[in-house]
Amino acid sequence: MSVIKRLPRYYRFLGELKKKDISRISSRELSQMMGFTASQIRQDLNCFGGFGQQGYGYNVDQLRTEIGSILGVDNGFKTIIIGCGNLGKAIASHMAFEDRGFELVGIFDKRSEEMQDIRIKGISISPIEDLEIYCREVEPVVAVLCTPTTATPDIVDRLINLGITNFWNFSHYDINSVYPQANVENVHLNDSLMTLSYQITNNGGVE
Amino acid sequence: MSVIKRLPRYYRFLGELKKKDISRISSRELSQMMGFTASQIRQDLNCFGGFGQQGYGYNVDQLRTEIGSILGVDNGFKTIIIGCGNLGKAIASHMAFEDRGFELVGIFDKRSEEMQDIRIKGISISPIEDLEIYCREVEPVVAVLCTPTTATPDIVDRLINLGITNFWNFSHYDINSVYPQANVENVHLNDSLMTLSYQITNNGGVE
DNA sequence: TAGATTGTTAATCGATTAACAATC
DNA sequence: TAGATTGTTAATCGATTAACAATC
Repeated sequence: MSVIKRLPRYYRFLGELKKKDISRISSRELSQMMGFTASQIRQDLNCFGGFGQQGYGYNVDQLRTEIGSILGVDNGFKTIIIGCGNLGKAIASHMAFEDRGFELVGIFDKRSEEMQDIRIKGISISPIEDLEIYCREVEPVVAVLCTPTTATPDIVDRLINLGITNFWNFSHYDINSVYPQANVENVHLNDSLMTLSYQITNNGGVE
Repeated sequence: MSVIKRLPRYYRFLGELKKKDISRISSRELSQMMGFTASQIRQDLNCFGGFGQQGYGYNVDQLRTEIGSILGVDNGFKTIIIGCGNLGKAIASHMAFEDRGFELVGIFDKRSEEMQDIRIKGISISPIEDLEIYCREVEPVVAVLCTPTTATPDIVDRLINLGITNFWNFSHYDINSVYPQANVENVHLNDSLMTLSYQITNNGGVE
C-alpha cells in the first residue's frame, strides 16, 4: 500500500488526539494506536518533510495541519453528484464534503420530477438534461458517480466534454481505460462484499 | 495487493465474458481487458489450482464457477443490517446480497417506530432492542454496520455476545483492535474521498 | 508435428522493517 | 550532560514481472 492511502488515516487519528487535547505524540505511541510500525510512521511522515523533532516527537496540531494541507482539505472543490437513488442520496446527505476539500453544489437525476420536493443539504435535484447548462454556469470540477453502470459511459463522456476530469466513482465503469488522464477514485462495494465472503468461507468465520 | 482482493474483479470480468457468450480466454486477452499483466493473471489463477490448459487458455464458464466457489457466492450467509439511515437504506436496497454469498434477513434501527411503513426488499425495520431476541431465533452470522461511529462499540459488543463474528463495517470503529479474531471488511468512504482530494491537489486535476 | 499458451521458476522491483547515528 | 526520539540508511520481506520449459 502506498503512503498516500495512509494519509487520511493519520489525519483522522491526529484529529482524535487533538480532540483529547493531546499536543505531542511519538511515533511509538502512534504506532500502538494505529497498528502500523513506528518505523513505517517515521518513514511515511518524513516523505513529506521533517515534521518531527528528535527527542520530542511530533506536534499533533502542526502535523495534522500539514497533512490536511497535503490532502487538500481546504480546497473546497465544487462537486456535483450524478444519480440520486439510494446510494446517491446516502452519499449526498451522509458525507461531510466540506471537511474534506469539497463543496457539494449540485445533484442530478434522470427522474428529477419525482423528487421536486426533496432538498438535500438545501440542494434540489436537477434533471440530467440540464447538466451542460448548469456546468457551463457553475463550473464544478469533481463529479460523484452514483449512476447505474450502464448509464455511466455516456455521463462520463458528457462530463469530460464539460472539462470535468475528477471522479469519485461508485459504478463499475472503468473510466481510466477510456480517459487515462482523469483522476479517479473507485469505490467498488460489490468487490468489498465478496472479499468478506471469501474471509468468512476460508478463515472459519462460521463454525 | 493480495490475490484475494483481485478475485472479485476476475469474477466480475468473467461474468461479462459469459454474458457475451465468450467461452474461452487466454491470460493475454484477459490482461488487456483487466489491466493486469498476463504473468500475474497466470500466477493468481494458479494459486487456486490449474484451471487453464496449455495451448488453449481458460474456459470462461468453468473458471468463473471455480472463482465463485472460492469466493463463496453460494453460501447464503444470513445477514443483518444495523442502522437504517441513508447509508443503511442505500446498502439494503442497492446491494445484490444474494448474488454474493449473503442473504439479507433483517434490518435494525434505533428509530424503528418512525419507519413502520417502510419495507426494503420486503423486510421491515426492527427496533434495536429486539436484537438479542431476534438473533437467538434467526441466528444470522454476518452484520453490516451502518451505525454512527459513537454507537458502534456497544453494538459490536452485543453482536459478538450473540456469536456474530463477521462484519462489513462502514463505521470508523476499529473492530479488530478489540476483537482480533473477528472477520472484518472495512469500508472507509471518508478516507477514499480524501484520497481523491490528494490526487486532484497533487496531480494537477484542476488547472 | 507445429503453434499456442499455460504452469512455474528465477529476477526484479518496491514496500516494510530493523538498526543506529544525528540531534533536540 | 543524559535521555529520548527522530531522520535515514541498510536489510528483509513480499509481490510483481520476465522468461522459458512443459504440454495440450
